[in-house]
Amino acid sequence: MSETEGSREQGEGTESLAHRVPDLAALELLLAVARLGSLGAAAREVGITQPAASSRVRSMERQLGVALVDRSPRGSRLTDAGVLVTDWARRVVEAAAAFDAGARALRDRRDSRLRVAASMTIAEYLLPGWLLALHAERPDTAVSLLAGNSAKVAELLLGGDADLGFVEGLAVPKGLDAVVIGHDRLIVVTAPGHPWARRRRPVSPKELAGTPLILRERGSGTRQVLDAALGGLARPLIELSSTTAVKASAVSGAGPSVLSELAVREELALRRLVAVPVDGVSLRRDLRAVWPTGHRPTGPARDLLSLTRA
Amino acid sequence: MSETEGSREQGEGTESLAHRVPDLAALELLLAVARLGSLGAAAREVGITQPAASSRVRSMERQLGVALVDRSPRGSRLTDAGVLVTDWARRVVEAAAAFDAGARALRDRRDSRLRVAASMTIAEYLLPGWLLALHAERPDTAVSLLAGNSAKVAELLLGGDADLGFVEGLAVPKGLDAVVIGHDRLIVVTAPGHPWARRRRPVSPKELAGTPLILRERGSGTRQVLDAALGGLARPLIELSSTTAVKASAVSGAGPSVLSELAVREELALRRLVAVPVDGVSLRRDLRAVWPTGHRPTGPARDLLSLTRA
DNA sequence: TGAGGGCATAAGCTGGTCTTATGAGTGAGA
DNA sequence: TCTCACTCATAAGACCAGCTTATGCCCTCA
Repeated sequence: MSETEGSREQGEGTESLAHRVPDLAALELLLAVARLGSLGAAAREVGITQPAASSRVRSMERQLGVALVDRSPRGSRLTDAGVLVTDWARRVVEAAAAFDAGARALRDRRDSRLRVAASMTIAEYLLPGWLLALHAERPDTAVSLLAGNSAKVAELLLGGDADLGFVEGLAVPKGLDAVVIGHDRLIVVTAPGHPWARRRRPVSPKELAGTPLILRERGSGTRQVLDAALGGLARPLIELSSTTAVKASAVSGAGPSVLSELAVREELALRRLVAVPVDGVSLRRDLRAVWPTGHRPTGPARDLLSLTRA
Repeated sequence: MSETEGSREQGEGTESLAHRVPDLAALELLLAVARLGSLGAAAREVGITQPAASSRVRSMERQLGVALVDRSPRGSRLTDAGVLVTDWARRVVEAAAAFDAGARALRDRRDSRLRVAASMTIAEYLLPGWLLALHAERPDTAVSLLAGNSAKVAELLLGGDADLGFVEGLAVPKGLDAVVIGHDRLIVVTAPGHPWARRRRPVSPKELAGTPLILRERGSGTRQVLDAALGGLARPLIELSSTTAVKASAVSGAGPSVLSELAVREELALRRLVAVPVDGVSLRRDLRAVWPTGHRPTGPARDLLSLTRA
C-alpha cells in the first residue's frame, strides 16, 4: 500500500516473497526428489519421514498452483513444470549455500586455521563461491574472513592476523608477494532507456571523461582505477559511498556509471543495466592473491589459492 | 571490524542448509533494516511488529554467531559483518524473486494475457529475470510460460497458443518472423584438474572432434549446434539427457564437455569448471524472439520484447 | 499370491513465532 | 529540567505450521 520510494520491493502482491516462495527446506526436498525419483527416498535423505515429505511437496504445489511431480506407485518423476521450477529452486539453494559458506567463515573467524583477508568486491562476489569449493574438498578446514581495502589487507597480513589475502587494483602493497588469479573489468553501464544503451560505436576516453558519471567516492578502489585510466579526469554526476547505491542509481536511469563487471553481472543478465562499449581505455584490473614476502602459502591457504586459479 | 558474540563450538556440520541459513522472511527483514536504519521501521515495512523484528534479528545473529546490527537508541546500523551478510542475503532474495517470477508465470498459464513459449535454456536462465523486469514495469500483466524445443515453440505460436516465443539455434522455424535478441556461445569446459584446463594454445576443431566429450543426447539443441560446427563428428564419451547431469559429470572430472555459457556461468565463477579456448569453430548461436509471420508483437508482448533487447 | 516399495490420510503433539503490554534509555525542544 | 517522541528489549500468552506415528491402499515382481 504505502509506496516506498527509490528501491521498491515487491510491494504489489500484498504478500511478501517469503509467502510465495517455499522455504529452503522445501526447495532442498524438491531437489532431492528430482535426483532420487522418489518422495520416500528424498525424505530419508533430508532426514524427515515420508508423510512429512509428501505433505511438504503437496503444500508446495498448492502454493505455486502447479503440479510438480507425477506420483505413481513406482515412484515420482518431475512434471515439465517441475523441471523448470527445480532449476529455479537450484539457483536459490546455491545462493543460500554461498551465504552459508560466507557466514561460516565469518563465524569461525577467531579460532580458525585459515584466515583470509579480502577486499570488499572479492569478499562479496567471489569468495563465498571459493569457500564453498574449498569446503567441498576439505570439509574440516575452518575458514575465517576479514574484509577491508588493500591497505587493511596488507596490514592484516603483515601483522600476522591473516594467512592469505586477496586484493584488486593496480599495485601490490609493499611487503607482499602476489600472484594474479584473475581479472576484473570496469565497464560502463546505463539503464536500458539511456541513449548510450543503443550505441554501437564505442565511447571514446575523451567522451567518457567529458560526461558526468555516477561514481563511487574518491579513494575507493573502483574510482582509483577509473581516475588513473582517464588521467584523473572523471567527472562525477553523483558520488555515492556504496556499490549497491551506485547500482540503484544507475538502474533508475540517473545516468551512466562505471562499475566492476562482477558487481553488475546480475543486472546485466536481467537487462536492468546495459553495458556500453568503450574504446581506447584500459579498465581492466588484476585480481591478486597476496601474502607476506617469503611466506609462501601452505596447507589450507595453498589449497584455496590453487582453487582460485584455473 | 565485525564482532562475534556468544561463541558456541558445537560441530553440527551435517545439518541441512535450511537450518543454517535464515529463512527468506528474515533475510528480507535484514535488507529492510539495512535500508531503513531502524528495526521498528523495517518491521513496519514487512508488516510485523517491532518486537517480532527485534527477536527475528536477534535469533538470526544467534544462528550465524555474528553480530549484524549495532543497536542504539537512535536507530540501528549494520556492523561490518552485517554489510557482508546483507550482500549475500541480497543474492538469495534475488534468486527467490526470480523463482517467484517464473512460478507466477507458470501458475497464470491458463488465464493470462501474455503467453510466452521458450526453449529450455532461455526459460531456465534468462526468462525469469526478464519477467521480473516486466513485472516491475507492468505489475498488472499476467504472464504464462511454456517450455519446449524449437518445433514445440513454433507449434504453440502457429496454433495461437502463445503470443511470443524465444528460440536458440541456427535456423528460424518456418512461418515465423524473428529478431535476434542476443547470443549464446557454446564453450568447451573441463574440471580444473584436467590437462586442458591449463591450456593456453586454443584447441583446434580437429582436436575437438577427435576427443571424446561429455555431451547432451543427439537431437538436443546444444548437440545440434556442436554437430553442425564440427560437421557431425562429435565423439561422445558419455551422452546424458539433461544439462544439469552433463554439468555434474564435467565437474566431477570425467572429461571435457561442451555447454552453453549461460548454463555454466555459475560454475565458471566458482571455478568448478574452467573454459578452454577453442579456435576456428563457430560455436556461437543466436537467441531469437519469434512470432507468427505478420503478427508483430503488440501490447505486453511488445513490452517484453523491448526489454530483452539492450 | 504374498512381499515390498510407493504414496495418502488421520490424529496428536511440539515448538517456533507472532501478538499485546510494558519498561528503559536517549535526545530535542519548551 | 521536564516531557515528548523515538529507539530497542523483555515477558507472557495465543496460535499455527509441520512433524511423527499409525495406518491403508495401490501397484509390481518373484
